[in-house]
Amino acid sequence: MSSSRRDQLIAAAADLLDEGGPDAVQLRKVGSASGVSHNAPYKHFSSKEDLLAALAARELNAVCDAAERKARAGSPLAKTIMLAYVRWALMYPERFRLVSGRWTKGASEDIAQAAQRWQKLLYVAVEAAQKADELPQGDPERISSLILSVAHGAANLALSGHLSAKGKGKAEPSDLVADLFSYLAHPGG
Amino acid sequence: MSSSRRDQLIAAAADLLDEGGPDAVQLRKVGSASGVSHNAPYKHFSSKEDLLAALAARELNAVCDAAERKARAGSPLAKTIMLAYVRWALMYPERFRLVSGRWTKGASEDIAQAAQRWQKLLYVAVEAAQKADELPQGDPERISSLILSVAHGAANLALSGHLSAKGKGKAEPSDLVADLFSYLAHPGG
DNA sequence: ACCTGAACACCGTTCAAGT
DNA sequence: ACCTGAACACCGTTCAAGT
Repeated sequence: MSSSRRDQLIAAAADLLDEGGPDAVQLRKVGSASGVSHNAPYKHFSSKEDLLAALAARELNAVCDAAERKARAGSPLAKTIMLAYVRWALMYPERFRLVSGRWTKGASEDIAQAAQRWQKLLYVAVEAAQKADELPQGDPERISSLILSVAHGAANLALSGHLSAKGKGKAEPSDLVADLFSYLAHPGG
Repeated sequence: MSSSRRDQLIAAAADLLDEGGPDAVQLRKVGSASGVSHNAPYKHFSSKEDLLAALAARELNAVCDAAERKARAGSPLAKTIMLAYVRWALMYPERFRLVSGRWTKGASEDIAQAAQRWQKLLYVAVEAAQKADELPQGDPERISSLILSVAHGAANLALSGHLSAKGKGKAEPSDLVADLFSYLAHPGG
């Protein structure tokens, strides 16, 4: 499964994506970068969108893998996981945008599955933090969504330059995530 | 200034955007919807991106206008402003995505200006809320960024279907914004 | 200054054919 | 099953010319 050629095409697409966004992922270039003709990709993906969806699913699963590895190493902290997430988003802006972009419904079952896996991971970490009294009680899913929203939004704002990067108000996405955990942890601001 | 034809083209672009996203904003259609030829837009905008940038700036300024109108009517509440923002985002997903999308640096001075106006508006509202003890003390800009992040991220997650829409964990973006204000207001969760 | 119609360039996609 | 080369369709953009 997942033939080497298929993986090769996805890897080529990832490189092109990082360099110039989705528009730069031209099937002709994906092909030539993989040593095949410009339309060989159609034997592995039904369309460009299908290729991008496969890439997005791969990326999100990689994020999950990293988080799980960290969790097994003994630090299943929700905060740690989210900080790693925003770090990834800033390191690979285009992949982050792709993963969180719009997907025509049904376009990718894999991506929906990866997203669910990712949410589940955070959910479990939030539950653990609640037991350790590091997060307030209340529906873990709701708190997960709040945390994920901040991480997502902060990364997006930073990437579009809408986060003041200078002066005393300066805040990196990681700072904002940390702020949220701080407010949630110690009441009283 | 802002000739009627120019506005007409932007309006046509907005309609097309709402219907099918940026790819659906085809200059040929923008032209024909405005009763001019397919390349008449080039007399008003240097490129498709320039047209989209003008549209984005118009939209964000409209959001600011609405918020200012509300503020003058006597409710300059940070929370109210943000709830209106997410409502707008869900009502016009494509405009929201466009505004918060990536802009090649220097592509639009107008859009950067509108973004700054928007942030300033929120900043002032946050300061007011702090004085009323409805928000914790601390750098207003930093708190503004946190609030904006949640609104942004929650709207994005909802639009990409990554927000659990069922079960007890169900949360609308407006719920998450309200949650944040609640956590910030009363310590203790 | 604003507009038109023809043309070009590029890229996603399809097709017919090869092994 | 996987690949190739030619061709088509579409759309952003440019050009020469009109008023």
